[in-house]
Amino acid sequence: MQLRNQVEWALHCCGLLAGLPEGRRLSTKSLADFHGVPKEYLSKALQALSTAGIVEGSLGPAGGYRLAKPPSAVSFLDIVEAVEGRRRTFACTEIRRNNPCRATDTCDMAPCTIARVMWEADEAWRERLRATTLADLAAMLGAEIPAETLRKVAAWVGARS
Amino acid sequence: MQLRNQVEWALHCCGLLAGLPEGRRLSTKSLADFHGVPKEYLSKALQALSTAGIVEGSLGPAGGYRLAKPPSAVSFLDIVEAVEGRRRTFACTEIRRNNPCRATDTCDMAPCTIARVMWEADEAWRERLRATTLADLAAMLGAEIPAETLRKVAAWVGARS
DNA sequence: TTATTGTGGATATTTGATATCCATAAGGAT
DNA sequence: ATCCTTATGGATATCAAATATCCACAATAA
Ligand code: SF4
Ligand code: SF4
Repeated sequence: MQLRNQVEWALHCCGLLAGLPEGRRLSTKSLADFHGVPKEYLSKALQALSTAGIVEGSLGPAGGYRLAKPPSAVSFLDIVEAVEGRRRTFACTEIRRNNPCRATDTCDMAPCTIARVMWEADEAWRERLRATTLADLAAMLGAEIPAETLRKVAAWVGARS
Repeated sequence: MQLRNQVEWALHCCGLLAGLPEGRRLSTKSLADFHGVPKEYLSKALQALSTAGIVEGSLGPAGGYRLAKPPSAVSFLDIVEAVEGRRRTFACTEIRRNNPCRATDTCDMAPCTIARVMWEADEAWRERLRATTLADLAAMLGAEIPAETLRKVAAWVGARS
């Protein structure tokens, strides 16, 4: 039960895009170089973010990606769901249908207790991810990363956007 | 990002075992028949539960599994972790190490903000699963399942344990 | 003795994650 | 106009994990 590695990449890319000066963009190649991940595969994650309306891409030289919304309007959950999908972690295959003791005519029963508990746990997970936005992330990163590093990142981004 | 189907099977089996009369056991074959799942594969899940100390098996005819603890001492989380493992859903591959702007000598940094948020979400998920035990499940099932069905299940179990 | 059961190892099969490649259209620079 | 760079999306290869089966073995009750 593990999230795709694309989720980690997508979160990092969004974190970087959130700090981008107004009007600037970063290309897939730049984002891949910065994080040391394969460009072609990262591209799939960025396309998923684009489809979900979290980032928007533009073509041509000087093209690339930028956030489609203000950082405070993009939650971790938005990003995770865009890349990972919205399926629940607990898949109910209705094995109770095979139960030899069940009445055969009770067809459309409500989801059973077991499934409900598992789905509530999923919802608790999502609720936590909904609670943190890219704006929150930027604030935390600003407090944790050495000023020296932040300066170098800004310079690097400035040169490639 | 999906839990193994063994998780669903294990939860159902534990639910059934929780209602077992004192001293009785159910074999892998019976549990597989009841739920309509492959016996050999279900066996792996039961072995995981046994290793985790949640159920205990005994050999020979009239052998089989029973709970190793009172139902109130077994949480959903215990069962899920026994079958699925304890890895976190978010695997941090430390891609920040590839960041061209990072100081090369900052080696043992704390887990970054992104990883912390993801892990807190995992913890919220686990917390919810820790909060419900097999005793809770039994109470809920008793309230939801028709008395007629409960009676038939008891008869079926009685005949095979 | 015999039939039944859990345990655990080996292994096959299927699915999904990971990764690469290429064709295409669009935009900016010259 | 031309050329280079870019995002988009389809096709496909590669690899790991989930799913499933089979068998050898020891323990145990009848
Ligand atoms: S009893 Fe619940 S968890 Fe099990 S198969 Fe039915 S709905 Fe799913
Ligand atoms: S920045 Fe955080 S999530 Fe990303 S690789 Fe480092 S520890 Fe992991």
